[in-house]
Amino acid sequence: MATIKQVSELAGVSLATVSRVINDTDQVKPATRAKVEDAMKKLGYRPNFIAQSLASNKSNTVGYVVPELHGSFFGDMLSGSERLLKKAKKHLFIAAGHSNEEDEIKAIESLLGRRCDALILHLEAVSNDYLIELSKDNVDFVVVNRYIPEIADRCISLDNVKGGYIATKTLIRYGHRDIAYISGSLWKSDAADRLAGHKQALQDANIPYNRLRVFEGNFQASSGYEGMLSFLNSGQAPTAVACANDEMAYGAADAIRERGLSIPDDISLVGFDNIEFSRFSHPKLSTVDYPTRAIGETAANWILSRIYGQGPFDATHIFMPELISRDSIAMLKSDKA
Amino acid sequence: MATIKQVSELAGVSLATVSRVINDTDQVKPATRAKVEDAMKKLGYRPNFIAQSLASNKSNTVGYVVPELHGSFFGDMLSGSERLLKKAKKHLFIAAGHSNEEDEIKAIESLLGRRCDALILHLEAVSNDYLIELSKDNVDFVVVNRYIPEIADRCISLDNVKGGYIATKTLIRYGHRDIAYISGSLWKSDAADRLAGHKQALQDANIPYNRLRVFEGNFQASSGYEGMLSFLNSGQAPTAVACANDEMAYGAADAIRERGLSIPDDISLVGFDNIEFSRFSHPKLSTVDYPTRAIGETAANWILSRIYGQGPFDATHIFMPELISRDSIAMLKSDKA
DNA sequence: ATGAAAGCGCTAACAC
DNA sequence: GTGTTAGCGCTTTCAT
Repeated sequence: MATIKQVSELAGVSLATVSRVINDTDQVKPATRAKVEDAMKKLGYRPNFIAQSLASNKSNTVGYVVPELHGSFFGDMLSGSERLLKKAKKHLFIAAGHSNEEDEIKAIESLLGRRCDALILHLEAVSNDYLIELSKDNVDFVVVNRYIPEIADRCISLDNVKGGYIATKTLIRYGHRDIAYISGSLWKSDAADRLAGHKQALQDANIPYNRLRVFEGNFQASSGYEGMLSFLNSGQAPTAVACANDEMAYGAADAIRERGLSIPDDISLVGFDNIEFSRFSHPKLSTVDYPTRAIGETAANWILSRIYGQGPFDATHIFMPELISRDSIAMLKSDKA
Repeated sequence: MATIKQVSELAGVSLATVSRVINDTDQVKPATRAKVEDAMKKLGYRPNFIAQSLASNKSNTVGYVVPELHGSFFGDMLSGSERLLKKAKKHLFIAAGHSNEEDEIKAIESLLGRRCDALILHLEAVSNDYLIELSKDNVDFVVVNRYIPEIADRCISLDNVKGGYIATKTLIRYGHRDIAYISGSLWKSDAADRLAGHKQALQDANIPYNRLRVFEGNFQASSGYEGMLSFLNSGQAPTAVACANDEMAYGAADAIRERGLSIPDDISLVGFDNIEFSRFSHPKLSTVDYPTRAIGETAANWILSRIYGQGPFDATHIFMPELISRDSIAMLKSDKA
């Protein structure tokens, strides 16, 4: 691997000059520049990013911790950030936190050890306190998908409570009163928030809360299936069910059909997240939109503007969810009322 | 940020000793080790990965170029690699190639500049020749999802021709002869291979190839929709359609239903990839399984064994596709025969 | 078992 | 406009 030194020798100039043409930092005489560029080409020179970072004390890379790499949800979010960052010539270093505290902290440490200029943190297990401490620690980061009052300006999130609320509220508007809920793992703040919204909507409509109508799944389709089964086997099937994400809604739909029941005629269904797929499913799923891409972009812009001093300064940090109305919710049939 | 030097001073030992305890490389007297670890804790020391890499000339990180970050396909593959690499304490640096040559090459250069110990390359635009050159260039890499005879030992792929073949073959077994095909962008080798397999199956069954029964989509659901529409509008609807991926199959399904037609009673459908979702769709999609996770894992193992000298040495490089039989294919109804 | 010292490849003052 | 030089934080011989 050719070094800057070899280039400088071949070109007959000093190290500094080569560095100048690489970084396009100072004025360099065109003729000199040409000589250097020639030499670089001849040697197949490729800047050593590692050395650059060490010497300049910045890496031009931002670290991103996601819960998982698989599935489309996080990829979509990452993609939003990546496109913006790339435009600004910043790189993205991705690490997975695997939804457990040890790995999440390791991931953060590792990104910091790499001297990432800033971090985007999508965490599930780590405590708010840890993050609050981190913020005092002179490390630049944004938190995504979590709202922490003490560091609100660093948090970019969707109002999950409201999302849970409008999902159930919509079902209620369609006349439903026996509404079951399939939740995500409740130790995750977004799952808990969505459920809270559901309860609130019930309460606002004077529908008594029945804990047997809540199933704690894990955000995976199979748990939606199980959850639905448990409702179906309870003697009286609910007329509608709200799910904490689209995946589980599809699992639930599967169980409903297995019973020979139809969606939405027999049971109405509402999801959450609005994954790509939900526009093409059958029936098309009514669901709460999670602005994945926009949140990813906002996170990138936060960093671009605060840390690198470029790009727009987005003021919006809390996104308001909207219900995407499609074909999985129907008016409650009167014979069931 | 504390440095090794500060640690050494606080602990009253030399730089070298601190380095030893960090890397657990040489023997260090327990008492000394304790002093050092104490000092590290007190200072909140965190090894500077950048400096380590520069000094040791290895980064313990493998670079991974994917076409895109969004969608679930690449995420699943990455996830397979990540889990194995993580176990071996290697890190993953992910870059997106965005399906165009410039970005793909930039991504590779950038990963090399970071002194990644090895690369996993999932490319679409770059030529085989470029990769063959690269292999002579003393850089360690595996190619995923592409088969290049000259560097076959570095290629991990699915036999896409065979995949296309069995999809169509299955349709033929079910009595279909008017089989349409919705392809991916044909400049992508996997799309071209799958189509080739389709044609071969037709030929083997003495079904004349009709170019009007092939629509070139782009692997996105919406193009499947369009493609299906074009077949539907052609005067005579095909009795079955094979799609080059599941997403497009869902787009096609949407178009079929819009016409009031049913799957599989009126039109049979077969997909490709077997995305997570296809187990939960309605009807459940029959499709060719793409072993995403296994391929990701094999790529990781390739690197682990060849470059880092650890982990199993997988000999299998070409995966054989299987058809997952579900509910979207039906026997051709005799009145249509 | 531990220390001294020479780099790793580059940037960033500072001279000229 | 270009060269000199001192680091950046660490690993790694080579001594001791």
